[in-house]
Amino acid sequence: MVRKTKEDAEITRQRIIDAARELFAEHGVSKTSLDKIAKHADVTRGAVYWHFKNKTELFHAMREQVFLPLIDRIDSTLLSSKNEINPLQRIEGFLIDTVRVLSNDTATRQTYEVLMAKCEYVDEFAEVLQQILNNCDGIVGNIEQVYQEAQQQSLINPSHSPTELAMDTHLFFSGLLHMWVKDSEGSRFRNQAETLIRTHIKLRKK
Amino acid sequence: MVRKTKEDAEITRQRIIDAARELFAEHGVSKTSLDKIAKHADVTRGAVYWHFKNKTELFHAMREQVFLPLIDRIDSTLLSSKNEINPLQRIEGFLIDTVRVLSNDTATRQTYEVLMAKCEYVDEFAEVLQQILNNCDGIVGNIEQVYQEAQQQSLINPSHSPTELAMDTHLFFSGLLHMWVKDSEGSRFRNQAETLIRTHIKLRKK
DNA sequence: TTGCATACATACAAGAATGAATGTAAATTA
DNA sequence: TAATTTACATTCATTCTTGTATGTATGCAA
Repeated sequence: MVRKTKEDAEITRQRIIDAARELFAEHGVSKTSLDKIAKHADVTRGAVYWHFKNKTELFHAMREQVFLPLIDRIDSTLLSSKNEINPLQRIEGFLIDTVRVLSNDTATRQTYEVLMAKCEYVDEFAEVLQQILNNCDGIVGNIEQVYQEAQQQSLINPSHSPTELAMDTHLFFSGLLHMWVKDSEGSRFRNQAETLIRTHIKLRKK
Repeated sequence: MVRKTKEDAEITRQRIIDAARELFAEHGVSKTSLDKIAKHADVTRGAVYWHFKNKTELFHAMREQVFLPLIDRIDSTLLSSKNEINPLQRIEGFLIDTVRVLSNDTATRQTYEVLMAKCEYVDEFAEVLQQILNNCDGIVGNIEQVYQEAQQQSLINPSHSPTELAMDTHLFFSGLLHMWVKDSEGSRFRNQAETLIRTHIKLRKK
């Protein structure tokens, strides 16, 4: 079969992204050739080059599919439910929710694996690192706001600044995600991630 | 020049490791060919293949050169000075010391960069991940012991278990190192790493 | 229904990169 | 000092990958 309708083309594009993600997660970005991706998606390299300029753009497309929903979740879980739930619970909820998404959604989990342990941040990919760092800044800022609320409600020890707490939480969670992803057996971190999060938040409570 | 004495050969071997580390840090492991490494070390691929079976073994050799000193430092900084310094200070000291090594020692810093952002943990490299995780287990265990001492000396809140504290500290530091390494400009984490560590420890104090 | 753009498939050229094979001169050993 | 390693250098064959160029059948618009 050749020429397809627009919807078919969109399906093909998504199939290529899916194939790329799966192979990236299995063999790493650099060892996955566009030909292997094409074959895994049941198309030829022609189709891949039609939809994406090169492997880098395909990588970016894969990343965006988890990055954009993350932004949404930050808004909905951390910020939007402003006054209803207590601030510390909102932070805890956001972190636990993130871990749950990783547990339940294979695509998201694979993408995180690729981003954190199966790609090399050099040359064209170096800019991705900057985007990730910028993204972190945003998250830390959001967490800081919520800690500020917590402080106004006297939920936490007043000697700790929201800035410090937010950064500490971010580093904790960053480390947790790295370990979670790398602990593929699940024995060390995956099974007890939620407990670790609750403990971390508990440490802040008055 | 051709055949060298044993000491010369050892120098050559080290030069190859150094060249590999520098190129790995600049262009990533997979995009660095053995030929480039050889040329950067002023030898040919023949020399590289003489000293190392392949790129993977060269990678392992590079890793060992920072891994073994780390083990030593855990013993000397965390454990050996048992009764002299207070436990929380020992943990804080170990973490700060680690960050200082990264700041001052280019080779160690480059190796960490490679290990954390410029290699892909797949296929032959997947086992390296397991080694890293095992290593983490050890470190967490050591930290836990020291927290136990701290608890016996009533330095920390008794409602927090040493196990929980140790894991939380490890995740915090793991995240910090990842961010430290990736924040090559230094603006976000490198400059304030020591402050972040002191804050983290401060959160535990009674 | 004609014509153009789309969504691919196929074919081609060129450049790495690897591993192994072979060459070689000096160091070491007997 | 002769024989044997050692410590590389050089060469070769093969595979993999990329980018591009070209072919082609179909959807869609006028």
